[in-house]
Amino acid sequence: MRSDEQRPLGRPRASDQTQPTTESITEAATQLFTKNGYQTVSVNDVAKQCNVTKATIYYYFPSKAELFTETMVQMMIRIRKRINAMLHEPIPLKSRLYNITKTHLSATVDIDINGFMKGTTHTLSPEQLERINKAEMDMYQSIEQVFTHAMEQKEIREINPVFATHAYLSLLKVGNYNNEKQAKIYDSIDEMAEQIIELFWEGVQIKES
Amino acid sequence: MRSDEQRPLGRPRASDQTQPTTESITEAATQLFTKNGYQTVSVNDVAKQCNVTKATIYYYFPSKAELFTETMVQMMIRIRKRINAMLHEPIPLKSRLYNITKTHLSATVDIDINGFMKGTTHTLSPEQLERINKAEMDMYQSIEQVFTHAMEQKEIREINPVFATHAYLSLLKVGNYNNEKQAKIYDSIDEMAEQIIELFWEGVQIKES
Amino acid sequence: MRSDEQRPLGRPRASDQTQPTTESITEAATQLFTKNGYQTVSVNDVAKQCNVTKATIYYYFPSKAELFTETMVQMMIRIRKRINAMLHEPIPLKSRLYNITKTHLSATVDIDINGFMKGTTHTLSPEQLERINKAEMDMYQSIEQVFTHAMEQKEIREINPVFATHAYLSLLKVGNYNNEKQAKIYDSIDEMAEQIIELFWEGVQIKES
Amino acid sequence: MRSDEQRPLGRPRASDQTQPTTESITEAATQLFTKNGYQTVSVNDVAKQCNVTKATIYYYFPSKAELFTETMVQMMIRIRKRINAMLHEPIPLKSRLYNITKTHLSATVDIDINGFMKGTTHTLSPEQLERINKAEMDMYQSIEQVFTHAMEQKEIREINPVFATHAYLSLLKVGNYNNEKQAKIYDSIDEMAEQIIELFWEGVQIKES
DNA sequence: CATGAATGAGATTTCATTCAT
DNA sequence: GATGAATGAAATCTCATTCAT
Repeated sequence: MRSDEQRPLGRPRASDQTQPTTESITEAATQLFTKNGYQTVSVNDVAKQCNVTKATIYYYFPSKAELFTETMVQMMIRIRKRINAMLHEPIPLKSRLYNITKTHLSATVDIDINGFMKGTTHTLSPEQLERINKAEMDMYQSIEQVFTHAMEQKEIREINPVFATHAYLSLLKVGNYNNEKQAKIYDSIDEMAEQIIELFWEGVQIKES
Repeated sequence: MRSDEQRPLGRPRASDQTQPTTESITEAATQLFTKNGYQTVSVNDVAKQCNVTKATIYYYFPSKAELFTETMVQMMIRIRKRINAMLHEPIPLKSRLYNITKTHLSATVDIDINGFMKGTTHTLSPEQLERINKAEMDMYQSIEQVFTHAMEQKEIREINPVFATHAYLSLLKVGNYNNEKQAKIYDSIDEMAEQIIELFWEGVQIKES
Repeated sequence: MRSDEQRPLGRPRASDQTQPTTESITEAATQLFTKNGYQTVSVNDVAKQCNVTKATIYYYFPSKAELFTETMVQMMIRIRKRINAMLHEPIPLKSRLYNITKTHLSATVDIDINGFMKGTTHTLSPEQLERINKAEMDMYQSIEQVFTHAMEQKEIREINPVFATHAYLSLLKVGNYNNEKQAKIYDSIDEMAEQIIELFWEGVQIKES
Repeated sequence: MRSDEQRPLGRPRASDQTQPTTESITEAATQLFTKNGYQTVSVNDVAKQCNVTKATIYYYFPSKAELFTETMVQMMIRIRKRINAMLHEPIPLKSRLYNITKTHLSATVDIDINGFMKGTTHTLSPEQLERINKAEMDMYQSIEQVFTHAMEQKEIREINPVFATHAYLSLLKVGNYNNEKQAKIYDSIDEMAEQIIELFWEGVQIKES
C-alpha cells in the first residue's frame, strides 16, 4: 500500500520488528483510556493510534470492555511493580515515598482510577469490574503492608494503613492536577514532590508529646 | 414504568406543580452527571429520571453540553456557598475544617471535578470549559484565602495556599472512596472526618522546633 | 416583557398599528418560503421573522402545509394581478412584455414555482397541491390569452400559446439567476430586460419569408 | 419490503455482486435528490432505495451534505460530458442544439440546479457550495464557448454568450415542465424539442435588415 | 388574541460488533 | 494475521403540533 517505501526481500532483521501488534494496541489503549476515560475513547480511536484497523483489535480482544479491562489491569500491575521496587529499597520510608512521588509525577499515566472508571459500572461485566478491582487492591496492598510494618517499627504513628495509603495516593493526585491546569502550583516536579511528602509525613509522624 | 402516568400533550395544568421543570432537570442532571460522568449519561437518562421527555430538556437547554455546563457550574456555586458559610464561623480553623469535612462526607454530590470532566475537553466548547473552570477556581479561592489568612495569623505553617487547598480537597476525596467501595475504611463518617483532619492538620501545623 | 418601551395607556392610535398579525405572518412566510423553500423554513423561522411565537401562527393557520399553501396562492394572485394590469395597457405587446419583465426583475420575489415546490408533493395534501396548481395555472392563463389574441392579430407567429407562456417565463428566470450568482450577466436590470425581450420577441415574431 | 431479504451482518459474500455499493448509493442519491431536493430526502430514503442501511451510507460518505455534494458534482460532470460530445459534432449549430435538447428531454435527471439547491446554503459548507458551483460553471462553459465561436463565424448574432447559454438552458427546462405536470404542452419529445429550438434559434439568429 | 410549556416522531450521526476474505 | 464492508442500536438534536392559560 505504501509503494514508495519498498521492503527488501527476505526475512526482516530482528531490529526492524518494532513491536508485536498486541502490545501496540495495549499501549495505545492505555494512553487513550487513562487520558480520556472509557466512554470517550472509541475502538476506532485506539485502532488509529496504533495504525491498525478496528477489526484487528477485535481479532485480539473480544470486546471493547475486555480491551479496557486488560489494559487497566496490566497498567496497574506495572505501576504496582514499579512502586514495589522503590518501596523496598534500604533507605528511610520518607525517602522511599519521596522517590515514588517523584517518579509518579514524571510519569505520563495517571493513577486516578476512579476518574476513568466513571460510568463503566453499567457497561463492564461484574467479572471484569472484579478483575480491575482486584488489580487496584493489589496495587494498594504493598503500600499498606509497608505502612503496617512502619507502624510496628514506630517509624510512623498509629494509623489505619488503608487510610494512610489512600491519603498518600490522594495527595499524589494533587501533582497530576498541577500538570493539567494552566496555573501550575509549583514549577518543578521536585518541589511539588517535596511539598507533598512534607505534608504527608508530618501528618503521619509520631507525635511528640 | 412509563405507561402508568402517560402525560398528555401540550401545557400541563398549573394546579399540582410541585417544582419548576427546570429545577427537576438540573437536579436529575446533577445526580447523574456527578455519579456517572458526562459521556455515560444520555439526555434520555436525565429525561427519564425527572419524568419528562428528551424534547422538554431541549426546550430548556440548547444542548447536552450546555446542560452539563450549567449543572456543573450551579453545583459548584452551591458547594462554594456551603463551604463559605462554614469557613467563616468564629471557631478555630481546625474545627471549621472538621465541620466542612463532615458535611461534605454526608453530602451525596462529589467534589471530584476531574473525575466527571474526563473526556469532555473534546465535546464542550472552549467557552463552556472556561465557565466550568471559573466556577471551580471560585470554589477554591475562598479556601485559599482562609489558608492565607491563617498563615498570617501563625495558625498554620508557611505553605503555598493553593497547594494546601488542593491537598485538603484531595484528602476529602478519600472519604468519597470510602463510600463507594464495598470495603469501607471507617464505619462512621465522624471517624473518617476526624482522621482526615488529623492527618491534614498535623501536615500543615506550625512545627515546634 | 420589553419593559424599556412602555406602551402608553388607552387605545393605541390607528397610525401606531403597524399591521394585522395575519399579514405580518403571510409576509414573513412569503419571503422565507420563496427564498429557501418549504422544507428548509421552519414554523419557528417564520414566527421569529414577524416577532410572534409559533403558537400564534398556529392560532391563525391550522398547519404549516396550510400556511405554505395560503402564502403561495396569495403570492401568485398578487403576481397575476400585477402582470394582468400591465398586460392590458394600450401599447404594443412587445412593450408590454418589456414592462412586465422590468417589473419582475426588480421584484424581490421569485416566480420559480417549481423551485420551492421541490419536495412538497409528499407533504402537502392533494387538495392543497391542487389549490397551488390552480393559482399557478390562473397566473399563466392571462398571459396565454394575450398570446392567443396576439396570434389572431398576427402580432406574433403561429405558436402554442402555453408553450410561448412558459418560454417567456423561463427566460424571465434567467434574470433571477443574474441576481443570485456573484457573476452578473448584465449590470443593469434595463439591459437584462432588453436582452430577454429581444431574444423572445425574435423567437415568436412572424417570420418574413 | 424489508424482511424478505434480510441481509446478514458483516461483509457480504463476494459472488453475486452486481454493482459496487458506492455506485448504487450515488445512483439512488442522484435520483432522489434531483427529484425531491436536499431537505426532503433523508439519508434513510437513499439507503432504502439502494437496499443498504443508513450506516452503510455513512461508511462511504462522511455526511449527508458530502453525499449531496459528491452526487451533484458527479451528475454535472456527466451532463457536461454528454453535452460536450454532442456540441462538437460536425453539423450545423442549430442541429447540434436540437440533438442536445432531444437527449436532455428524454433524460430522467433534471438540469434545474437552482431548484434542488433551494435551502442548501445554510446547510452545506462554503467549500461544498464552491465545489458545486464550480461544477455548474464548468458545465456552462463549453456551451458558452460554442456560442462565442458561432458568433465569430457569424452563425448567430452578436449576443452575450453567458446570456445565450442561460437562455437556452432555461428554455430546456420548459421541457421538464412538460414532463411533470398533468397537462402536457406537446405530446412528443421531438415536437417539444423542435419548438424550443425554433424559438431560441430565431431569437439568436442574425437579423436580416 | 397570544403564548409558554410540553411532546412524538423523525432526522443525522456515531459506534461496537460481525463476517467473508 | 489482518482487513474492508456492512449493520443494529443508540445518541444528539429538530420540528410540527397540542393544550392550558
